[in-house]
Amino acid sequence: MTYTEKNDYYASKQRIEQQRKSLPIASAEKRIVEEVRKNDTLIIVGETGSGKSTQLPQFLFKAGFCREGKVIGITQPRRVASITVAKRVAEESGVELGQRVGYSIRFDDMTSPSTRIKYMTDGLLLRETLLDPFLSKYSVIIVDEAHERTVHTDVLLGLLKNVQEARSQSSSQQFNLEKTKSSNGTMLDKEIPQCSSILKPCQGRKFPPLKLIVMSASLDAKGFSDYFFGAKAVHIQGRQYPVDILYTNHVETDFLEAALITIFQIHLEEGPGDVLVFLTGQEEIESVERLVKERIRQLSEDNQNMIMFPIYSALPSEKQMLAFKPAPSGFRKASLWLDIKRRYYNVQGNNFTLLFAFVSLWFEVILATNIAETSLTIPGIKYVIDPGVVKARCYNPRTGMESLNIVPTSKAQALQRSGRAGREGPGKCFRLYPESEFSKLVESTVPEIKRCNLSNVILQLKALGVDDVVGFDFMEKPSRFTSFPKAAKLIAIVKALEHLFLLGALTEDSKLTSPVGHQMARLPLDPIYAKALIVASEFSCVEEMLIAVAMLSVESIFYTPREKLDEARNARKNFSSLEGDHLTLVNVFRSSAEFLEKRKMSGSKDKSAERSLGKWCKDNFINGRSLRHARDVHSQIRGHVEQMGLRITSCGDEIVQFRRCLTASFFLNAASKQPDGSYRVCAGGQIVRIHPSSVLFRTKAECIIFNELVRTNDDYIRNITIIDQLWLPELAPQYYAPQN
DNA sequence: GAGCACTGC
Repeated sequence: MTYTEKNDYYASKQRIEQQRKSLPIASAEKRIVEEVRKNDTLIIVGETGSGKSTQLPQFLFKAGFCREGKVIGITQPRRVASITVAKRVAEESGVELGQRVGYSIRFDDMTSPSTRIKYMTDGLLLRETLLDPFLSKYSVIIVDEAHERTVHTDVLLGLLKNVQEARSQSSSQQFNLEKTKSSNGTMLDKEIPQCSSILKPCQGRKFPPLKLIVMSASLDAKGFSDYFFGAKAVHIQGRQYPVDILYTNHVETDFLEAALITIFQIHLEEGPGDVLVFLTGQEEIESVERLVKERIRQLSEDNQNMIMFPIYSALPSEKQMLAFKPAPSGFRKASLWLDIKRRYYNVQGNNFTLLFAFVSLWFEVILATNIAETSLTIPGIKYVIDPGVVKARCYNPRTGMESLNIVPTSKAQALQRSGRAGREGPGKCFRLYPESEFSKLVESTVPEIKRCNLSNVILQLKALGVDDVVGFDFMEKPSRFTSFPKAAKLIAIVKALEHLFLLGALTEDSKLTSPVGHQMARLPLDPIYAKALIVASEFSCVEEMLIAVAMLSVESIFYTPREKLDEARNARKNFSSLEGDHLTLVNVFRSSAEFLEKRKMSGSKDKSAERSLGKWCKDNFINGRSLRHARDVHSQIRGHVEQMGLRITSCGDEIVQFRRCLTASFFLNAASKQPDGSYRVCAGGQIVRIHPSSVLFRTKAECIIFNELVRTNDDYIRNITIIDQLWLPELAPQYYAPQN
């Protein structure tokens, strides 16, 4: 290191130290460590900006919770959060990322045997419990952002409760060895202490107790505390500036129009600061953008300094980036800004100093979906516009139908949104509904586990040895969306059990089948796709099915911008298969792989080959992000399949084999044509239509199988392949065998 | 001839 480098190093170290000390949690270090020592379970309520996610693991490490090679695990609901927090903590600790501090998420493991503080997604830890049910390498598990109540968080909390119980019993087992007689009369069980009623016996192994810390941002600590036998809750102050909440006088009928008016009201009447508008979806964002642009032109010239940035998850990430302000030192972003200005407003100039002076006079309006509620934090926001609605996924367990509906937000959600205005200074939030309406909102959003298909969750629990899934202690038992709460929970669970039985994962008395059920549980896929892979080995088309399930597991592969509809349609013809969407997807995957292979053969480096694949995607109207994701899934699943000992066979030109395999796998989703051109689902009897995005749209196949059933304007099925009706009784006799 | 909030293994 040179002298200046050293100086820089110490300066930055000092700066980090100062920042750490100024965090609200810093003064509570002693108290919290003490509470963790005293209590096996602790609830920590800390508002945004308290520093709990970065500081607490470091406190515990310092206090010796990693002795004897034990690990502190911290779960996050999102991948990006796991990465960024781990990076920050590694930097604060002055260690290389992946050494003492690391993270592990799907497709990206930055840990090593020396990792002691490990950040990960909650879903990943859930997977880990399958391999190590007692989480033996962890001394502490911290579940962060528990208030978000993702399915993974909820299941994890239930499991952790059991792990804790099992581990504390195991450590005191020499004192309470129960001499119970086993049911079949053998004496063997005598020697093996039962650790827990739910987890498999721990076979005499001893574990130190597991410390559990549940961290939540909301004030709803009581729910968590009750769930964990009255666990103690510690509150930590956040660092949030006051936000003025303003309501309308009347109920607005058109929330888009109301948002539009408010944007201009802020622009013309309020002081400087950027605006964040919460909208329900891409379409609404696009129309507001269009309308604002139209109305800007009617303003006087010196009031036209408004610029808009849409943000939603389907937007390519380089476009998402635009909403983040340029850092004065960041040249790349600055040039980006110049680009935008040139493109949108035809601004000339090369002088960055001038540009920044100029930029600061601009009024930024960010039009965002929910993505800006938790996933992204956009700096510089002073005003929030909250129409009070959100697009939410709903699931009807009776019909198995999913739909997306626009519904009112919860109070917690409204609070979260308004909080976005107070990150850097006092702010204002405009709620586009009267105050009286606010009090009518439900307290918090219905946890995801109550509005999703439970097949996967149930399969995982079964694989962990939880036999009584109905009695499993979920934090809040799935309920409340009908007038018979308990019945609804039961229906959701029974439906899942039934489904898993039909897929052959469970026996009639609800035990995991061997090997099929176990194999299915090991694959990180929808149970029905996992089964399809196993079935494929009987039809010698594992290679094709691997591609199909990988492609079906990701967001839409085809990208169809409205303004280039014809071009996109033509591009898709190159891949289309007359047999249906599954083969079309296989064709896309293979074409991209061939393209990449050619590039590499001609001497391109991996990176430049990947770049040209991006270009290939653009040319072919393929969503590059989705394809990359599918390729990742594909290689991960292929690894699992090989480990399971299945041979990766291809049916080659015998496409009929693959179609028969699809029939044998997705027989529950078969449908036959009605006289009027609609289709009737063989299993449930619903009347559905082929979605216009399918290659089979407008064709008139007699019998088909499909993978998705969604309700939008109509009940649509997507991802469809033509089959022969006679295959159903032949390949799924257990379901379609003729009566007598 | 439709339209899809957000995550995750």
